[in-house]
Amino acid sequence: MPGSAVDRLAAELSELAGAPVELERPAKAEHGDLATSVALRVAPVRGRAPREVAEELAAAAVGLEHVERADVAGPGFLNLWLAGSWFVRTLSEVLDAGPAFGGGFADPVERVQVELVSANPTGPVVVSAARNGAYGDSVARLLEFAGHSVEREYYYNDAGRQMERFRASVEARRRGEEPPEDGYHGEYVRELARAGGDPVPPMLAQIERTLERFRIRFDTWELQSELEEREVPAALARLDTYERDGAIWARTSAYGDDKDWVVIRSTDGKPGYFAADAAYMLRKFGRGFDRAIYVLGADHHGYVGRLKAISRMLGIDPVRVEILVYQLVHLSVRGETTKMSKRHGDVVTLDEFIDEVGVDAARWYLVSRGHDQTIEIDVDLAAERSQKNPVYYVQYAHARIAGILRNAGDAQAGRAPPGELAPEERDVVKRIAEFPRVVRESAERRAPHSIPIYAIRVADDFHRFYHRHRVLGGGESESFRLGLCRAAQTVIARCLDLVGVEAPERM
RNA sequence: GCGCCCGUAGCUCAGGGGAUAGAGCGCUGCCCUGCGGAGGCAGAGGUCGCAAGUUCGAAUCUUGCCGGGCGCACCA
Repeated sequence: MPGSAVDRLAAELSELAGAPVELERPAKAEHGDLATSVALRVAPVRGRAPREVAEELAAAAVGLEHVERADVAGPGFLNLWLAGSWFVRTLSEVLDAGPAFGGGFADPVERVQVELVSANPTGPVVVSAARNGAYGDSVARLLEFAGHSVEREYYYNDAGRQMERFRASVEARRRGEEPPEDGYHGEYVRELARAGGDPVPPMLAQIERTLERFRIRFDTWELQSELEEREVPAALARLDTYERDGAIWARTSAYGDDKDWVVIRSTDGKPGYFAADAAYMLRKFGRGFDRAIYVLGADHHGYVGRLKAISRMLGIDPVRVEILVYQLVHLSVRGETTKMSKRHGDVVTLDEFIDEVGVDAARWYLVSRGHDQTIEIDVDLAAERSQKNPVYYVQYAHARIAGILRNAGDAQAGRAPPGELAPEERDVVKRIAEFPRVVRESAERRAPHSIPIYAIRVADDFHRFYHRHRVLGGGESESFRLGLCRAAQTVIARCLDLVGVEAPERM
């Protein structure tokens, strides 16, 4: 039977209830191990009293294999107490699956391209782009874990006006002059000036180094200039266009966007950025991807309608073009919120941020908040109190377990407890049993922030269990508890990996 | 003006129709003869921006208003 232990139970109950049952973990222990409110939802439709429906379902539920007790509470909640057999079986599933536990749920399996960061190489990676990377890479990791085939791509423009300004700024420094007013003034411009040659390749190389340090590896790097030469003409032929005021326009307003866009400029007769966007999309799907994911900051959210319109115009199903928008990041340093602008050199770069707080904390902070949320990170706090960061709390749980397993030597991790499980043991098993659902929802919703939040709960439950019960030297419970430790470690390690954070054996 | 995102504890944030709204930090206390104290336990702290609506039930869904962020180029 497919699905997790919780899913299977929910499916069995759905059968009994004649309606889809969602099982939740109640906030209070007296409400059982799992609970559902189906009766409340179903009763009005059937013209019956909720409690009555719940009572019937309770009577049927106790006949199920792993259900020990079923109570009706409140207006019609059904509270379930699980039998010891459920815990044994659940723990066995985790241990048997090992690192694969909770993954492989993609259906159908797709070839997915995730395009992320894609900052033009006019300067070092700044923290808002880092959120793009942390978010996009975690989405990519979730999709990979789900079983999809994923490629990460970095797309950049090496020939636009921004790049001209950038090169001009470097040239100015080489002549010993100040860069133009609208140019780039950062210290890195001086360094590039000293090196000689086109500053773009070294800048790009630096970006790649920074992102690798941030644990993001790209499969492909796409240049807009090459795209324009090779593929813009073909794309133009496929667009729905018209001429006006000496320019060629795309009729995007007829394809869901709120305005039309210039494809060929009247000023110089050259294709504009829109033409490159269209050519780029054709290229993505020409390479055989089932789905193209764009990761964009809120400052580019105006692209959404435009990209969707392009897909319709090109005859590409818009659902295959997925645009993920994340909100911006503010850093506060010494109580002051920094404004990030590459042109004035008054920036906090990703490298500086990593130097300050470490890669693990940097990735954790950037991905543990909902992507729809504008976030503010207090750099001093993150750095100074790094010991108290949630990321270390979770890593500590992992390292602690690693320590126990090291000390365990040849002792075998088992699955069956000698008797009744203690409440803290039940809590750990119930928590890790939630993982498949958490990770699936996180992947489907493109919401990786729920992974670190869940990981904190696992660490919580484990620390509580550890504090209350001995593992090694725990007598006849030792084997079962070692199994519990290994299962918890497996889940924590996976959570950390999904957000690009290391799972240390020692701290 | 139009569009997108957001207003939840002092601060940073979870919570995607259900029970008495949660966590971390900060604040008050308590717990080390033992596997890692980077730990555990307890407490104080809330008109979930405001107002209507839908619902048996709303922080959650709808609408309006208020407040904040970001977009609305023949720029990239």
